[in-house]
Amino acid sequence: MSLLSSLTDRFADAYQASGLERALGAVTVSDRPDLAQFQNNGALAAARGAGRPPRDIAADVIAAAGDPEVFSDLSVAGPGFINISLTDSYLGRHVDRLAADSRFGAVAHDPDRRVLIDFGGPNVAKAMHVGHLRSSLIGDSLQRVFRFAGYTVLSDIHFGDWGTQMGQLIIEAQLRKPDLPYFDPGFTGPYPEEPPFTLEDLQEMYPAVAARTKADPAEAERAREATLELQQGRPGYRALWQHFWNVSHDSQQRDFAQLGVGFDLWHGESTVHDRVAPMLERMQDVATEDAGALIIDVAEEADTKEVPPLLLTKSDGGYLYGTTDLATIDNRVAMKVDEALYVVDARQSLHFEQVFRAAYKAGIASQSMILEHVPFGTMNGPDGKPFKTREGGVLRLDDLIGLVRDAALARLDEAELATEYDEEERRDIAEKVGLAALKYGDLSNNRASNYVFDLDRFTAFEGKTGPYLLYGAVRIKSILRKAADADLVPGSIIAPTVDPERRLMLELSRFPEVIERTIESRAPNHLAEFAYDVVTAFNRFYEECHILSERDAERQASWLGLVELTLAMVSTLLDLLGIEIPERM
RNA sequence: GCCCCCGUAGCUCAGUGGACAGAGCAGGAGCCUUCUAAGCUCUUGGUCGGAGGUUCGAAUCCUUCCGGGGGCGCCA
Repeated sequence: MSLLSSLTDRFADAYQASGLERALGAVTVSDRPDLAQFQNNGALAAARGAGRPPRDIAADVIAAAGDPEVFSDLSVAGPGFINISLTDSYLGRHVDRLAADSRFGAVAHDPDRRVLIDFGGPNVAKAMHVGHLRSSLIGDSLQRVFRFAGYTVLSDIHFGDWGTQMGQLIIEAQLRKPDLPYFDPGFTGPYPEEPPFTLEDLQEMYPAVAARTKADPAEAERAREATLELQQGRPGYRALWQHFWNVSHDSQQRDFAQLGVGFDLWHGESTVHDRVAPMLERMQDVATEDAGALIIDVAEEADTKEVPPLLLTKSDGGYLYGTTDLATIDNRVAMKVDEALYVVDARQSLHFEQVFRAAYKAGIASQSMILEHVPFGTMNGPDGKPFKTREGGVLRLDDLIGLVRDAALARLDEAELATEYDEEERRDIAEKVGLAALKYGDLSNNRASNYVFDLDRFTAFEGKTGPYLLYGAVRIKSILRKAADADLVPGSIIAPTVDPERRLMLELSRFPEVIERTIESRAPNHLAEFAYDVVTAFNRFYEECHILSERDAERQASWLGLVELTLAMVSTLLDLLGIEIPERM
């Protein structure tokens, strides 16, 4: 059980004993660490209802809660705050118990609750670029946290493989290689097994055709028709599409693997194509026709803004991404998903509002199913505008990863670090340090804000960064290795005697609340912030308490136990952020 | 025009209705014969965009204005 919840229970009892609401007992970490470790503000909130001065109430609560085994100090401060500090022996016992718990006191959530996390969302034929980074990193961290907390998690990449860009690619392919059998309606197959285009071809074809259809309405019309024919099942187009899909899939799987991000499901828009027609059939009562298109009105009376209807089919009968999104919800219902989180750019919030409303209104999703958009801001360059390379192009994800790895390697050289390790290990360290810099830089930001991706700042490895955390973790590993070499064995954790030790223990005790908060707000930056706090608290302890030369054997064993616990927690936190720790650096 | 997000130290950002608003970077001063100095200690720096309001108490909730970004039916 978490330290805060057990303290809160004690105070809830005390309020109840004074004839007041249990909810007043909420204990939080103190805002004034110079005065106390924890605080309770219930007396202030209770004063009005009880018609008594808050300080009087606080005094009663203190009298009821007092326990010299637990509290070294309980006192009223200011207008009626209750300041709370623990005895060292109670704190030591609590931390010793944490060390035995794989969840470090965090609550175990219901494994029967199925949470689907939709993120990544790359498109066929488009190289992954920095724009996919935030969705991938935030989504990956969330799937790790939800899983850690005990939920059954399904992560779904939601491949963009069924929209207008597919028709565009088809007409571009025809322009470049008109003799391929895919375009011949009379061809009876079988179609070639070898893909007619490489990944490099596709990545060059897409921007070319995108520009052409934008400039030329006749070309756009051809692309639209090709899209429709693809969706309606024209065999040659389907076969060609499958090649595009395979080539893109292989490349993107490599990109995600490099990033350390994995998915349970590689579903895409096309996955649910066969569900669309029956779904639209079921929606007849709520859908209406408008200018040849099928729409569903999702405006509600309580709306303060204009919510336009969701377009279900285009006037030519083609499907839009709202259509496939709705069919995807239908599919997720069939998969018995209780909660679906969409980690997608904030600019799509209106779209998701429309889709979710349509799903509820049409009865595709029951009211009890949670459909939630988890939006994030854009990643900008140092100029405050969406990130571009120096040449003005979009930076590819694998180039970005190469960039941070090279920066990490350069830093190793410059600081003459890790010089005694072989080339392979140095490269591995640089890879991990670079990814840690990249991921921590992203995840430590509040989800909702736009943030500035500044390569210079990312590759500066001082301060509140991924590399600082790795360095701290590596030093911890090093102590434990040296201790093992000297046959020193970690023992049970006893009462702290010095302040950095005490503060480290208090910091470690915050873990359960941080996990809860991360889950509730779907925001990994809380984890990032806490990981930094723990490592900093450890570094202070490390400076003051020289573990390997400690003469008191019991104290030394306890310190080693504390070091071991810290490493376990930091490893867990970094893992939840998707960051790997090297053995040494 | 309507709606959403953001505005906090020179810069980049945290911040759960509570006490004196916090970090990192940058600036200044120190600490390596001992467990990795990518570290640690101290320090300078703020009318929380402005104005009203609710509250015992507001960076946080409400109203309004200003500034920045974004969205608003046949792209995704």
